[in-house]
Amino acid sequence: MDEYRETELKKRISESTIRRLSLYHRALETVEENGKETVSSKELAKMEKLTPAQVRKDLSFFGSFGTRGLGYPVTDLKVKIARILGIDRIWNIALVGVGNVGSALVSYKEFARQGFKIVKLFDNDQRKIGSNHKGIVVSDVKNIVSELSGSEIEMVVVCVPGSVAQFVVDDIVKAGLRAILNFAPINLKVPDNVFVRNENMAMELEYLSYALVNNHSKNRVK
Amino acid sequence: MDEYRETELKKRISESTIRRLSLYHRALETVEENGKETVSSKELAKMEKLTPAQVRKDLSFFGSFGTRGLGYPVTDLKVKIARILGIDRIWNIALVGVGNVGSALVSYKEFARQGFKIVKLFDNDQRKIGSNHKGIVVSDVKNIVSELSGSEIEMVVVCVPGSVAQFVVDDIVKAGLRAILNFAPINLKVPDNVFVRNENMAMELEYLSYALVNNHSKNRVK
DNA sequence: TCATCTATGTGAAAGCCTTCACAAAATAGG
DNA sequence: CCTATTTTGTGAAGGCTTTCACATAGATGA
Repeated sequence: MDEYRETELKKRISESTIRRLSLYHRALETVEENGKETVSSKELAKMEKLTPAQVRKDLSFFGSFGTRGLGYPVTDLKVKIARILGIDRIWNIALVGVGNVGSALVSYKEFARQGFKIVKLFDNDQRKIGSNHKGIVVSDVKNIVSELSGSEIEMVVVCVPGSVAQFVVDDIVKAGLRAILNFAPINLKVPDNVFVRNENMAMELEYLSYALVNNHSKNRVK
Repeated sequence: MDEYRETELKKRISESTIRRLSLYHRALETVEENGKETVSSKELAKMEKLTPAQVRKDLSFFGSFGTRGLGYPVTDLKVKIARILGIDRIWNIALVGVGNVGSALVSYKEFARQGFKIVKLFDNDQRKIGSNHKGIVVSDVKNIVSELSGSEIEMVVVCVPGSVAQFVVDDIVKAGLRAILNFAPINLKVPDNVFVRNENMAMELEYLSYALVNNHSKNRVK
C-alpha cells in the first residue's frame, strides 16, 4: 500500500493510534523547524516517549512512508499525517458558554495554529449576549438550532455547566452537527453517529492524587 | 478482601481503571443527590456508558463493596472511592502561567469542588507579577524553586507556552514536587518518580476532525 | 421457612494493543 | 560491484483489558 484511503481500509484503526498520530504530527513540526529532512522511528519515539516499533506500526496502518536505512521524510510525512487527521484544512467551530473556560478558549492560540477557528459564540446570559469577544458577538443560545443548521460550522465546543449541557447538546444534534468537544463533567447522550470527546480537567488531577497517595512509581520494581 | 490497602496490593491497577473510578465517583454524587441509597452496577454502567461487568471488575480490585441481590450502598461507595483516589482531603496547588487558560483555571469551580485548591500563582511577565487573581498575588516564576520547596503545595498546573515549559518543570522537580498537570503541547522530560498528566485540547479536536473526515460511526457495520 | 429473584464477585475466554524479532530494502563507503 | 550498516515494514508472540457466564449470597414475599 502506498497511500492511505479510508474506503479501502478494512481494519478499524484504534483510538490510541489516532491520538499518537497527533503526537507524531507535532514532533514532526519540531523536527522540521530544526531543519532536518529525515527522521527515524527511533528519534520520533524518543521525542514522544514511545517505542520505535510503536511508531512504525502506527504509520504502517496508513501506508509505507519511510525509506529503509534512512528514515521518514519530515515534511512529507507531516503533510500526510495532516491529511489523515483531516487537519489540512480550516474547521469552523462554535463555542457555547462564554464563562471562564469558554472565553479562555476563544483566545487559545493552539486552536488557531492548528486550523481550528472559533467563529461563533453562544450564551444564555443576557449580560453576555451581544457582547464582543475577540471580534465575535455572542448570540443567544436559544437560537442555536437555526443558527447552526446548514452553516459552515461543523464542530462545537461545549463549556456550559453540567446541569444544562445535555439540553445544549440535544440542540446541537438537532442542528445536524456531529462533533462535540465537551468540557462539562457529565456523560452526554448522543446518537451513534455523533462524536463526543470529553475534556475533564478535574479527572486528571484526581489521577495525580491517586498516584501520589499510592506512591506509585513508573519504574517500581515489585 | 474487605477493604483496600495499597501495601497489600500485588497487581498493578491499570490507568483505565483509575480513570473510571473518577467516573463512578461523579455518578455516585448524582445518584446521591437523587436520594437513592443503593445503586446497581447496571445503573452505574448506564450513567457512564460502560458495561456492568466492567464496573464490577473495577471495583473488585479494591474490595467487595456491594450486596448480592441489592447493589452498592451509594454514600458508602462514594466515600470509599474518594479514599482510594486520595480526594478525601484538600490538595494545595500552584499554577504557573497566568495567561488565558491559566486565569480561567484559577476560577474553575470544578477544581475547588473536588478539593483542589489553587493557592499560589507564578508568571514571568512583570506586568502580571504582583497583580491579584481571586485573592492570590502573582509571584515571579524565578523564585519558584524556593517558594515551592518545603511548602504545603504538592501539585502544579503548568499553563506556560511550550517553549518554556521544560524549564519551568525542571524547577518544579528541583523543588521536590512530584505531580504536574501540563497544558503545554510538548512531551515533558521528568524523572521516573514524577507524575505528569497532559491536557492537550487541540489533540481532542484533531480526533474529532479525523472522525468526521473518515466518516466513522461507532456502530458501523463493516 | 422456603422458593424465587436479583445482582455481586470472579475465574476463564475473548479481544485488543504493544512489543519482538527479522527479512527486506535502501544507503554508504570503498 | 560488493560488503557492512542502517532502518523500515510486518507477521507472530506476548501481555494487558474487557467481556462472558455462572456460582454464590443476600433480598423479597408468601
